[in-house]
Amino acid sequence: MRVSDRTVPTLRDVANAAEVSVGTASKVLSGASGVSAERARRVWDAARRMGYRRNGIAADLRRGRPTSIGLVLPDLTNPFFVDIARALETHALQHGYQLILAHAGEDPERETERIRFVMSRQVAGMIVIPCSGYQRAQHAIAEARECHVPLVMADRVDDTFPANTVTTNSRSASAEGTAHLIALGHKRIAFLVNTLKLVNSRERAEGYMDAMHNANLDTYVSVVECGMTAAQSHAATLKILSGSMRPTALFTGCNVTTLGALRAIRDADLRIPLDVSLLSFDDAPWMSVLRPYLTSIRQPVEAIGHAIWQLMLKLLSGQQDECVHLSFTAELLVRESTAHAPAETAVSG
Amino acid sequence: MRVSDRTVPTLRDVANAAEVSVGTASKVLSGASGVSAERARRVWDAARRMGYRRNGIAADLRRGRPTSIGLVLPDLTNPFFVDIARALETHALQHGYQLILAHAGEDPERETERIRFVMSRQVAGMIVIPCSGYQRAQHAIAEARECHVPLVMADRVDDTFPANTVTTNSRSASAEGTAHLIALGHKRIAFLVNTLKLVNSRERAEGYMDAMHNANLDTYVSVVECGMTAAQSHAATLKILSGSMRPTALFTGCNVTTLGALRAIRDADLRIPLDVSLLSFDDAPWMSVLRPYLTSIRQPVEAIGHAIWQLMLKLLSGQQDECVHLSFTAELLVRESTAHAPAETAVSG
DNA sequence: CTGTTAGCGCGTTCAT
DNA sequence: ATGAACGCGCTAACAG
Repeated sequence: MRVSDRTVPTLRDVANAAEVSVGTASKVLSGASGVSAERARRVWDAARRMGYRRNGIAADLRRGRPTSIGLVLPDLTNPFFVDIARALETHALQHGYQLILAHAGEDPERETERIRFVMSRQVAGMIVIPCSGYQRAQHAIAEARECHVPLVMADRVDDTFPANTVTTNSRSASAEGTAHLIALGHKRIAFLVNTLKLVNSRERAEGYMDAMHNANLDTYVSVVECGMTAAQSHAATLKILSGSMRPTALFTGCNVTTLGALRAIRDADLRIPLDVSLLSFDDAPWMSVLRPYLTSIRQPVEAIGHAIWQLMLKLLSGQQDECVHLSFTAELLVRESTAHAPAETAVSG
Repeated sequence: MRVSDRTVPTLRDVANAAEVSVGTASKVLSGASGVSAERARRVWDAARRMGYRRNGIAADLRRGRPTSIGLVLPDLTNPFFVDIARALETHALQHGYQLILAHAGEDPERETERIRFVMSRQVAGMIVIPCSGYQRAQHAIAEARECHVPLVMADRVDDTFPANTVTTNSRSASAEGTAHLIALGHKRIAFLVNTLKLVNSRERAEGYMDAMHNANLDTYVSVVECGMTAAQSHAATLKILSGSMRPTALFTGCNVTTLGALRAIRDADLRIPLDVSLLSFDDAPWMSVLRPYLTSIRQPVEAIGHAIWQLMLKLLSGQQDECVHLSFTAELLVRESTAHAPAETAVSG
């Protein structure tokens, strides 16, 4: 008989040791009232002495009212998602909910797996930022809906999705950013996007095209799909920069893409904004250390996180039946990485 | 009678609908063998039709053998921790374990709360990188030990801690980095550290002092505690750079500190490495886009993640009784942000 | 191969 | 105020 066989003390063990019934012990340890001070003390003592740890799983199971919320994120490397997670966790904790974080790593299969896992944990609600658009996640999402689990989806979804959604108005923000570039005299503006399979990325690309079209610059439109990783974006940008008729401005569709593009610009030995202007959709902490400071489009992360949580609360309390679609406005932060387009002669030289 | 009253189907419901016993249904749905193809198909059909979702919590409870591992992280903003999480999640999934991620946000109280939550979820094991050294987490950690839950601690711990630990040899790496600076002719080297309350930060500071001492530079030793956030590090660095006898080199103790210091250098309009050299303990993806590319000390993240998991596996299978202390060696990556110290006259001028 | 049954640890009636 | 007993959804052990 090994020492490790000594099983962890259960509620019954504590009750026995304190010489009270399990019912009484349960009341004391779950903080309910209606127990004499004397017996309550005995229970606490016994619990502490035996190193009792309440089995939250069993409690949830019995109560049938889970206390945790699942959050499935596509990529922890992206500060935007991390900020969302931080905001949500704070809100959840304040309302007595625990957040179960799951990480899909931009892998659709793993995402499905993670969603199923979270569901199997009997969460009270689920918040999902899908990793490959809802086309792929569709199946797992449908399962969640069938189980009547309150579901909020964010960021990489749009209003047509049959779930509660919280998004950023990517299209108009992107158009505004592009207009800013055009106003500076740029014509050859390339738009770098991770993948057009992602709804929000697609919207950003559309916003770019809207603005180009409005300025009669259709012939200059150049949307380049360059993959989900910084390494891929790096390679793609390198190719763009080395081609003839190099763009005078780059508009990167997200955080990660920006990172890769910057590496390429660095490798190509180009100066920002003298040789090429750069506008980034998505802000990130590290951008502030760059010289020049990057001009970027910032999504209102806190507001988005707050909205997601408020929506979830309503859903949890049953105050909300039909699907709601919330949209937020991103903000263009003009800083130092965008400047007037170089004169044509300078470019060709 | 509201529609939402319709309860989610349970294993028994499925069994009834498929006209088999719960035992049979359980076997089918948990992928066990020993059921005729015909009945198995009936069960699957019924399950699909009714939108059955297995209650993993109840299963774990009954089986008494949990399938999830808790991971408590101090800060998702720091790429180092995120990399660890990614590595661990991959390993865990490959071995049939699910990772429950919890985030302390560098807040000791929340950390305690999160550790308790993870414990209450009856995890098979727990991995924690403490947020304020083990002094503060001590209590929650002790609880974990009392419950005989396999525990691996990493990064911000040392060999004296009564738990399994996986660490980086911060002290020697830091000494090596400092020596590199000294070899370049630097004397006034300031060491910026988040807080000396963190063991690993303290070790890094000690390594710095070791090297300074070996070079008879004791009078130049300057260790500055500047807090956990980039904003605080920014402010501290600004003060250092504006003082008389400005250091010719800065050695930042971690990722976040580096970020703040860079902002300050930018604000002070100083050139790296002409005016000031910069060495960063911890590498990060965004450093590669800087001009100049930062010289840094890189911890072997993958190896560390792998080691943590291997240790956890041994613990889970009961092959490991006493505490193990693993240590890894960090690597100095000399790049462009460290150069020869400017001549004395140039500095004072 | 299949069905029956006894709990896993806990919260919650309902008597007392 | 207190304790006994039931069952949450599921698995495992056993009997057929």
